[in-house]
Amino acid sequence: MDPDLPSGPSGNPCFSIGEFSRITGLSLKALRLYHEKGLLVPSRINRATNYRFYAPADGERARVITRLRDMDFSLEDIGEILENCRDEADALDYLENQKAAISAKLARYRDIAGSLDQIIQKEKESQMNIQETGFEVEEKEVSNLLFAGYRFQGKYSDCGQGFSRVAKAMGRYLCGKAMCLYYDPEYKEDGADIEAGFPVRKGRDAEGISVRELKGGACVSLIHKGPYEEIGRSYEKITAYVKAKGFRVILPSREIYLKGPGMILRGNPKNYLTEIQMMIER
Amino acid sequence: MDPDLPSGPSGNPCFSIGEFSRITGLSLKALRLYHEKGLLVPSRINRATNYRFYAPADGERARVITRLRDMDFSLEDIGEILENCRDEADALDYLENQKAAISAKLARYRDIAGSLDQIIQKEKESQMNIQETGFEVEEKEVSNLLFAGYRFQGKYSDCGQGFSRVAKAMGRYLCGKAMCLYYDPEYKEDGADIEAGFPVRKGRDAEGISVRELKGGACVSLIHKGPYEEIGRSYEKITAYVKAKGFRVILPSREIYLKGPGMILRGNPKNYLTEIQMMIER
DNA sequence: TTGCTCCTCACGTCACGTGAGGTGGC
DNA sequence: TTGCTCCTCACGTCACGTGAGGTGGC
Repeated sequence: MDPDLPSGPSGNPCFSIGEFSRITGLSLKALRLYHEKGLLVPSRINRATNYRFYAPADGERARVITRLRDMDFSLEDIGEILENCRDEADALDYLENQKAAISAKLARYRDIAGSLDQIIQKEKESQMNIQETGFEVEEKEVSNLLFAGYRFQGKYSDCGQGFSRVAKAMGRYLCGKAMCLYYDPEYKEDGADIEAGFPVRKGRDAEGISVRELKGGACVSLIHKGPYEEIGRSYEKITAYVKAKGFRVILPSREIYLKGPGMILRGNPKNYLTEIQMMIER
Repeated sequence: MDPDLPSGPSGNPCFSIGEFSRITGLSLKALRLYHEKGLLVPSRINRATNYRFYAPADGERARVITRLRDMDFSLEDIGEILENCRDEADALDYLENQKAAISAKLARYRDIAGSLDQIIQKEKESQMNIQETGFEVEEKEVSNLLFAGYRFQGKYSDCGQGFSRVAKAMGRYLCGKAMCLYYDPEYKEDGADIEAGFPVRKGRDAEGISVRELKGGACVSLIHKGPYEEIGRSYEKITAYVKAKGFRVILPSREIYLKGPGMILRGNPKNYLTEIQMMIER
């Protein structure tokens, strides 16, 4: 009998690479690779044909490799562990390093998942708002609103810094779209009295930021569609409406940035949506 | 003036690849790759030298790419998003798919981190135990212990199934090393009356598993070092001690598997540690 | 002329997957 | 002879990193 051939049903069993692949769940290519890397050398090799034959004992080693690979160890690490460690105590360094590596990835993916969730949710909320309106002036009631704002003198384009300041200070208490309050009775290009901020769930005054409840009530509202530079037209429209109806406006007026540049993409300014709200007394 | 060269301080600014790399934080190689893939084509290329020149507007696109890459999007996805999406609303499908992919990775890494923690902690506990003993018989007190066990008639090697049965049923309530209780007064190779199980934090009887408190008290203890097949020698030693002292033994006796084959590696049976405890009345 | 920056190949990474082309045993 | 299994290259993946070897502007 050729000693390089697998033994028959009477001898001790020996598996071809195909059989061993089915037993271990490792692919043919993986088995050949592990052989080449010296991780899992078949217990017998036919010199003439280079056929690989695996003994049951190789199965034990294969399971160890599989378990380590399932825990995301590199083949290099696996090779070292198989060579140097009889024990899990021997492998403690490897295990702890791996734990640290995995924890780092975990933290990263948690961050990413958080960002994605935030963006997705924001987007879904916006889609609601868009359907509600026909871009005409309307009268409505708004409820009270806890607001965190940073007030300054300047122009509209300075709001960005105000937003990031408030966002940084309030963090996870933010619960709505960015808003601005305009305290001037007339339109001002520069040196306007503006408060930039966000609705919040809770929070306290801090570093120039004021947190308090904005009173709700009756208001006239108009959603401006298009780039911010063209918002003047919408102000004309809403002001004309207020005058025609003889309402008295209560300052500050509000701008709510329903849709602007996104967290990733800038978007098309033609599609930006800004709601103008003027609180009124009838 | 050559229109292919960057404009001087008076014209609109234009950056060499090195400058643009410093501005964006993207490596030279990355910038060249993004160019090749069409993700970020420099706004001007000198035909004679193939030097790349980037305009400030390219910086905006670079930031978008960076943000997407930070969220682990593939370059292929990034290319598609840049091409098809002006808006985050347009990219919603991509974002949700990515969220799903990230969540899957998160779940996997959480599992791995859990396994690693478990193995590491187990190993550290074992190291404590090892130092405590000189492998001699000693008398000590043990406290009460909530135990979940599966009782059967058979031989020692059948315990494995008992352990996995109990482990499966009790899951995260397990809180200690595998144990066996031996109810026979004398040693039996086969048909022994054995209960295999684990200490638990809490739990109820279920599917052949009994959960109850084992009474603590005085006992004699011996840690057996070596393969289980040789445990007979340690039994002789501890029995001789008990007889010499005239203690009465209260059945069942206990075996605690301080160190055996690990979750990954089989370990060296010569280093296995098994504690034998016999409860006594003095 | 010397540094510095830029260019284009080309190979390496990591753990395999996927053919191509050929052989051996039933 | 026909299928099936096995073999050895060799190339592809993914997002770059790292030279090698050469050019262009100050």
